[in-house]
Amino acid sequence: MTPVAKRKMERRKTFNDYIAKKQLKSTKQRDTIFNEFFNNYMGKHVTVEELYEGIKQNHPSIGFATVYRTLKLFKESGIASERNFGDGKARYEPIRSETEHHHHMICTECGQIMEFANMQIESCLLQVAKLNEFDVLNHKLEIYGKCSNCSD
Amino acid sequence: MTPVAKRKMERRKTFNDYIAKKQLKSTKQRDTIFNEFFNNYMGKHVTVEELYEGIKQNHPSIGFATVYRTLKLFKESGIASERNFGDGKARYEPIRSETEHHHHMICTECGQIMEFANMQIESCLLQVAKLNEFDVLNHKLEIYGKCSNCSD
DNA sequence: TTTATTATTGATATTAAATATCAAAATCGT
DNA sequence: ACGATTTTGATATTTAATATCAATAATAAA
Ligand SMILES: [Mn+2]
Ligand SMILES: [Mn+2]
Ligand SMILES: [Zn+2]
Ligand SMILES: [Zn+2]
Repeated sequence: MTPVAKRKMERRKTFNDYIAKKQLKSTKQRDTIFNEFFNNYMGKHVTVEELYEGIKQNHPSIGFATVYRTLKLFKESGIASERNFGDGKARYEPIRSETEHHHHMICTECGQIMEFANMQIESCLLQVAKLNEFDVLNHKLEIYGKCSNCSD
Repeated sequence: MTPVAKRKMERRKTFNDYIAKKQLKSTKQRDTIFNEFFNNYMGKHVTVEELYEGIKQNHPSIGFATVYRTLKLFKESGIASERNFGDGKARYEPIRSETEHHHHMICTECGQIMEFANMQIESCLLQVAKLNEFDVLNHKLEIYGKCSNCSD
C-alpha cells in the first residue's frame, strides 16, 4: 500500500472514530463531502463556497449548510485545518499527516498560496512561549507579499 | 523633551502630512479621535466598537462611522496597525516607533494579549522568503494558548 | 469677509460570511 | 419494522464591515 493510500485509511478511521465517539451518524452526504474534499483538494486551501460549488456539479442535492457543517466536523475531528488569510473567508485544507505542520506565504497580487516549514522558527517560538510561561495550543505564521511571478 | 513626547509629535506630523498629501481636511472629530486613541490605548489592542464607546463618554456627538473611518486613516498613514486575532473583530493598536515590530500571544481563556519580538525568527523568515523569491510586504505570527494565570 | 468648492460627518442602509432555526427525512439500536 | 435521535436543506438571523447620502464643516478663491 502506498503512503498516500495508507494515510487515506487513517483519515477515514479518525473521522469514523470521531463520529462514533460523539454519537453522530454516518450519512451519504458526509461520505460524499469527505471524498470530494480529500480527493480533489489535497494541498489546496478551499473556501466553503468553492467546495460547495464543486460538489454541486455531481451532487446537486447537497446543501451549502451541510458542506459548511461537515467541514467544521473535519476540523473538529482533526483531519482538516481551518485557515484565514485575511480576505474574510475561512479556508479549509486537508491535514496530510499526523505530524505535519506548515505555514503560508500569500501573494497579495495573484492570491497564490505557498507553504513552508522551518524547524528553527518552531523552536524559537516554543522558547519564547516557555520564557513567558505560556502554554501553546497552536500558532500561525503568515507572510504576505508578492510571489516571483508577480514581482517582475 | 521625553522620548514619548517626541514620538507624540512625530506621529502628529506623520498624520498631518498624510492628510495634506491626500488633500483631506483637518476636523475636530479627527483630532478628538487621535487624542483619545493615542492617549488612552498605548500598548492596547482596541476594537472600533470599544474605542467608539470610550469616546462617546466625553464626545457623545461623534458617530461610530467616523471612528471607524478615522482608524482606517490612522492605519493608512502608518501610525496604527490593524490586527485580527480570530474573534472576527478588527483591532487597532498605536505604532510605538518607526522601527518597532512585534508579534502576539493570545490567551484563549482570558483574552489577554502578550507581545513579543524575536530577531532570530525575523531573520529565518526573511531567509525562507528569499529562498522562494518571495517579496515580503508584511507578516504576522500569532501564538494561541493559555497564559500563566489561566493554565493552573 | 463672503462665496464657491470640496471633503466630512452621522444616521442609516447594505453586504457578506457565519451561524441559527426548524420541519421533513434519514439513521440506527432494538 | 418501530421509535428515538440525528441530519438535512431551505431559509432566517446575526454581526462586522462597508456603502450611501443629505446636511454640515473646512478650505480656497474672490
Ligand atoms: Mn497549507
Ligand atoms: Mn501589539
Ligand atoms: Zn503572485
Ligand atoms: Zn489567560
